[in-house]
Amino acid sequence: MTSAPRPASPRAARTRGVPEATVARLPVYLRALSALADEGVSTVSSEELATAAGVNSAKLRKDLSYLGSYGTRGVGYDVGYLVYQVSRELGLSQDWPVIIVGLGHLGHALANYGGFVSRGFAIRALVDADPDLVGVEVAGLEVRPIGELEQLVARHGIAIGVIATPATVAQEVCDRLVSAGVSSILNFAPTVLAVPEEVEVRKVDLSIELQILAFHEQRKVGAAHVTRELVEALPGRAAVSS
Amino acid sequence: MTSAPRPASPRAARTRGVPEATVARLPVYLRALSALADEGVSTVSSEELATAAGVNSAKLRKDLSYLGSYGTRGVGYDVGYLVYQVSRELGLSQDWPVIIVGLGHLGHALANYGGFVSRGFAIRALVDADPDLVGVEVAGLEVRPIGELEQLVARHGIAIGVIATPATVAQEVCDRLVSAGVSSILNFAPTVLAVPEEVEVRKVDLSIELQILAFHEQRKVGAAHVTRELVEALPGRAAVSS
DNA sequence: TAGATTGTTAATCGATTAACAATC
DNA sequence: TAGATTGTTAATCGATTAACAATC
Repeated sequence: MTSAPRPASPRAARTRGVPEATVARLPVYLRALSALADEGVSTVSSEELATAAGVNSAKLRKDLSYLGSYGTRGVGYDVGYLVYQVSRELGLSQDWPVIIVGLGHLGHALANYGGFVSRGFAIRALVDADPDLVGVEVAGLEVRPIGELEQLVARHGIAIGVIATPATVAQEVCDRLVSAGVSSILNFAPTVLAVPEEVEVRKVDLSIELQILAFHEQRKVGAAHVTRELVEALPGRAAVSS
Repeated sequence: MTSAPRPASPRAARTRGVPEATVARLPVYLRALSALADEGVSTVSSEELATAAGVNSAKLRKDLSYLGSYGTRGVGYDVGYLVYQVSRELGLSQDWPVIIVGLGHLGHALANYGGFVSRGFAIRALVDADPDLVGVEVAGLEVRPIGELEQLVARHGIAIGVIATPATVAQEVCDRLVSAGVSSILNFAPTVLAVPEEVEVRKVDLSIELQILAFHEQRKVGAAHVTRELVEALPGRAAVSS
């Protein structure tokens, strides 16, 4: 590495990377934009779009500014154009081939989930270790034996794997997916997966989400208690304003 | 309890609040701790537990320090005691009654998901708008008509609602849950829900997770391109170290 | 030109991390 | 006491937000 051809400023910004927090919100913006497009809305202000997406407008504008300057001052954003730009940034211009491993209740639900198929993804293979499930048709696709995992990944050029197996076999499945060439994994099994650092793992953990809710719920329920305890701990104090 | 209502330092810390990022990791620690307990491990260092949970040890210690000082310097943490403390902090000492609205593929999967039931939660009611589903038994519970939502919430003292309906009706379902007294909602429908600020909503959005993966996948695929472009843009340069 | 709204700056806030004193 | 490991400090990093100059 020597002198370095310094790239132009906006390119540099993109190269330096869109912040993770922003990336996580782009799909939300995209959904809101698609809804607006379906309603026939052609122009939207950052204020309106932010409301639809459930964020504040400063955050929205900052997020969009990482992609480029796609708005018009005094006017707003062209809905169709922004749909295109956000889709492109997210890599949804092409269809990503997906494999689902594990066709239990959850895998079954995922295979049938419209949102997967609708935009940017195509489920190309379903595999399961249970012989009773092999051969069954789910969402128009035949469930194949887990032994075919590698060849299915290769044949369909699959880059994204969805793990919907029991936790006990998730790491093994993950290892096989990775060595077959899958480099992005969506994990529904309640386990921490170990992967090489170039592999991206996202985790969806239903019981974790519930436990986070329980924490907040407890706080609400507890609030009355705590207040009462504090009041009782104050000798000669009649009440505390709430 | 006499004069000094001034809470001791750790209590004060707890009152000031556990950071959200920490709360989100506590369930992960709890799972790792439970696994260790099942293996008969009685003591664990922050280094070991951090590895099991997939975080670094400094973060783990900082997180645990918000709950109190439950470790022993030079020794580590007692697994059983820490399970108890983390569970208590998360509000899992009691069982939270849960209602699931929408018994399609996903709702069905959720009702049967072991992780929900296992610790701290009890699914008490299932409702659906589809007359064909009403009366069907799912996970040992009879699906009731959506019209009974309010009375089921009241009867079972339900505080946590899971929305697994189509996006089109999610807001309406949410409104009904909230006015029935539910104050924590786990939303699987791909919509932004509007709720009063005292209501906590968590969102699980399968297609958003996939889209985030697509973004990173695109970067990897694109990386070769970008590198090549840069190299070609450098006259007289042979190669760039990767 | 006047009004509207973006894109960006800079201040603030919260989360992460390395390092190490405290202490078992 | 010596070795080990926690709990905490402080530095750093990244994300959020209000405010406003740029500009349509």
